Amino acid sequence: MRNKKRAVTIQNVAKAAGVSVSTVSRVLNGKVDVASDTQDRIQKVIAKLGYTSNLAARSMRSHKKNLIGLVIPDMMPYSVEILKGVNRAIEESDFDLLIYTTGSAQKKGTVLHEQHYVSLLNNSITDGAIIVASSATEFITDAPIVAVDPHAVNPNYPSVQGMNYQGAMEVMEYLIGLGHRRIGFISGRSDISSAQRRLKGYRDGLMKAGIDINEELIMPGDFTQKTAYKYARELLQMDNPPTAIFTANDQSALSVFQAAEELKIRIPDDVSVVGFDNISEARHLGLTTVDQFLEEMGYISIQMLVKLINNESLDEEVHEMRTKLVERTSCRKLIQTA
Amino acid sequence: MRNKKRAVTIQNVAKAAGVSVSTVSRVLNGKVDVASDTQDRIQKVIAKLGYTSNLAARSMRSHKKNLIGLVIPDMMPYSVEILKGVNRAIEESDFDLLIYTTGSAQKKGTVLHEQHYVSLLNNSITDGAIIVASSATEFITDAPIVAVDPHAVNPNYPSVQGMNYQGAMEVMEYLIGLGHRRIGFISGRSDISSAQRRLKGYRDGLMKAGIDINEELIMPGDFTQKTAYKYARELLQMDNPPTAIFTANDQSALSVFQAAEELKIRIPDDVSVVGFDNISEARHLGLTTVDQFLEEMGYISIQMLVKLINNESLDEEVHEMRTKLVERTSCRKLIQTA
DNA sequence: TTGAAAGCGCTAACAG
DNA sequence: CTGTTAGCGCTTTCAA
Repeated sequence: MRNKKRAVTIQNVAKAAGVSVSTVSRVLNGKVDVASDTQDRIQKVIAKLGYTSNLAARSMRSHKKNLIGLVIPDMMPYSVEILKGVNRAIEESDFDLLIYTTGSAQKKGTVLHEQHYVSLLNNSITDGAIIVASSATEFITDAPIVAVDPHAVNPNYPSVQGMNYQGAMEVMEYLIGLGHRRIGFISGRSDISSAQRRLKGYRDGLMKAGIDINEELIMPGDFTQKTAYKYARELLQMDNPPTAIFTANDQSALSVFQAAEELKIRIPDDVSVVGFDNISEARHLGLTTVDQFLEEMGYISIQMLVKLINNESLDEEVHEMRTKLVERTSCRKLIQTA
Repeated sequence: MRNKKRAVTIQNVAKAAGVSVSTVSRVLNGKVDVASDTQDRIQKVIAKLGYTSNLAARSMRSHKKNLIGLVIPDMMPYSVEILKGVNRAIEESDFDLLIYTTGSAQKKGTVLHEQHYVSLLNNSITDGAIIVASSATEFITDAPIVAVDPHAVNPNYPSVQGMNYQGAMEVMEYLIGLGHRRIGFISGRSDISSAQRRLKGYRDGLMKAGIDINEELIMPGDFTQKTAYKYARELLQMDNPPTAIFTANDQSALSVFQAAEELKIRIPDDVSVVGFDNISEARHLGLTTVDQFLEEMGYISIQMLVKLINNESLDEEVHEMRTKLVERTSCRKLIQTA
């Protein structure tokens, strides 16, 4: 059943072709100075033996690997969206993609381990790496890295971030434009800069419109549905509930619907809900989200990284994406109750 | 911005700690026979220098890498579902995960390249590999592999497959039980064994119930929404349209709804639709699918692979999953039109 | 145009 | 308990 044939090495190929390993290595790397008949012979042997050069050995000697690494914390919808964009960019490039995920939960998300993963990839088999949602502010690495949506406020490396503050401001302008005055907010993780900026956008949006900030309407949160659900209920059950709710991410917005459904509140008429981010799960429920947000971050990150690998300069070191929330989506009132 | 520090090697650590490389290697690999103060000193140096062992070099010498490889063709919903299950299993194991995707479209899906990717991972940095939707019937590899949903009918290696035939039979029994007699079918790619078996289940399901097979109701397909859409329209526009439609995958079932909507046919009352597979996109539209199908395949595949890596024997070499379509989901008539 | 030999960073005997 | 040594499979001088 399982093929326990010992993997074929460059030595085997050399012997079978009656040449030295260095000659095989030459044809492998497309060097020109090899007699064309020798070349043919070697190619045939390679094909017959099903030889593939050992990644580890090759990476150790040469420096071009045609491989981009990606470090993600998990396979949750958030990461998967980014992955899609990364994949799209990879398909347009010459590189292949190697995604690294840790199994063990206690290893996730610590600065030390992020450094570890980056080293693991970048100092050996990879030409550069993308790191998603990292907390580290600095990396020691041979090859370039680009961070997507880093937690740190002032990362010390190139990164792609959404325009969280502007996006949030636009959401507020939109909701206020609809006539809403009591707008609830469900926060994201307060240790993460994107969440902080979204909250700031909420506050400043109100201030700009000359509306007093009502701290009771600002709920904590951590980007999870579970927590958001709890606070959504609180908001909806207030004596004087908000007429609109803005959540720091779309997962949380889902919870608002869930809570509303259980409380028999009809969302389309009573509350406007807008969630940040763009997870397909949310989109499929008809949630208003920032169109293509995460996917595009992934896409752009690869393009930046490829530039760095090729030693081209970046237009801007920190690429801030426009969320274009209001322009791209209709921010319409929301939606069926599943 | 970018940290161009040369990566620190085991040599640097050894020198800084005033010991030999082998001693460093020993503490790195948790060998016991090292004086505890030496150990401490080395650990401190490692921490200070931010040393991470070179994956490539390490893989080349030792044989335990604690890394499982996964080869997938793309990041489409189908693959992503499997990924989720794989990730879940990885989290319960000691292994980390390395996912390999090739960028270039022309490289995808050929037997030669599948072998290439497997070699790339398995003969160097990985303890074993999962290969998704492979066409190859055999692999030359040092380390074990497990295939998820292979295209080949009789793969020469351990694999996880859905019970496509039984599942399809159950769908047919269910639909016939509802009183349907004219049941349409939209096929999957005819070169793929799972599609063939689903079609066979459709046919045999009818035969078993003593219903004549009407070839007009059997449409071709290729698992894509575009093609399915075309044939869904054909089915729905027949003079005597089917009262139910069974599609070889859930993506195709989505197309039936799309077509129905455009033709102003109300699905819930007029047609029952059941799609094979389990893509969350479909689930969110309320489509009846085989619950947890793909996710579970991914999950099981890792468990099998880990057993193989540890030289334990598999219960069955080919693990056929029960789809449990009828039991797990209600196969209820379907659903809102977005 | 080809081969021999050095060495990438690491681990695993083998000595001490 | 620790250091010395020999490669893993490959690429890359340097000679021939």
